[in-house]
Amino acid sequence: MTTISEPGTAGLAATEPAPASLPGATEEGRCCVPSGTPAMSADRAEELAKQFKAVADPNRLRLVSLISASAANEACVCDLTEPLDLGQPTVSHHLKILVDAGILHREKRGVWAYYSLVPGALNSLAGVLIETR
Amino acid sequence: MTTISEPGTAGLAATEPAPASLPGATEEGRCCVPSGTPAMSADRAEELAKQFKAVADPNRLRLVSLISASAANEACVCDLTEPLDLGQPTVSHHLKILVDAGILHREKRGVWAYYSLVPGALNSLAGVLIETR
DNA sequence: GAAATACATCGATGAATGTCAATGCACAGG
DNA sequence: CCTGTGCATTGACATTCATCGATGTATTTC
Repeated sequence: MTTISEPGTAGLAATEPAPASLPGATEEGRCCVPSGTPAMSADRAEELAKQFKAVADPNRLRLVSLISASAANEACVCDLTEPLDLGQPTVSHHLKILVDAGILHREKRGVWAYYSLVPGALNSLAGVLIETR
Repeated sequence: MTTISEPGTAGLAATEPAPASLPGATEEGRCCVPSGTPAMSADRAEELAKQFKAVADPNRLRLVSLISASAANEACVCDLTEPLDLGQPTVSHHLKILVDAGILHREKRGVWAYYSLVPGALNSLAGVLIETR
């Protein structure tokens, strides 16, 4: 289980060390100063994009909603296919994406697979957005 | 802490009125109670997914990061193409997606187009995630 | 062991998406 | 008016993605 998001939450603002060298980019007449401040690193952007992608699907949003609104904060696949009007393989596929992104937790009990929210996952994602307001 | 969300807060939890009629779905032996609580409506899910999709791309995340970290909290396209190592049409395309999602604001001044964050947009998106922790 | 159930995985297909080169458009300067 | 600059739009292409049917796997029940 390595699905915990990185501590040290950094917003969308600058996070990584500066590229520090922009060869030949100072003599042209520019519209506004490039601000020198480095952007988020490409790696960090890729990592965050994967998590946001997991949530950026209407059916996966409804899955998370269903699970979080469920009685014991968990739900099995059989209870999720009907409300979404999707086939069982499709629901399983979406759930896997959410698990791989560290948003959902999967626990097999008997024949059933129970999915629940990973405690701090959504909060962590939200933090990325908030610190950039 | 059974703080089940009541109508009022609108996170990923239930938001829309219940479908109220599930013909023939009560007699089968189920693994867990379907919880009766309605999920987020399909329309709302679609709307939110569009916003998350806009942020769920590494280059667009870096764009938002660059703009938010910029001097006057705004940037023109010419300053965004180089750090991302993308062509100008591609950057324009990404910026349009962010504008259409209501995350960025576009203002044309002279020959340049200045992009800035829409004040509450990211906070609002973050709120959707937080209220579902 | 055989049958049934709940779920995952595989393979295929149509749709959506990211990227670029080429082009168009608006504005500024000569 | 003509030229150059900054940006948007178009069309094309390759990749990714969402969905489904078919099949595989694990577990319970008989």
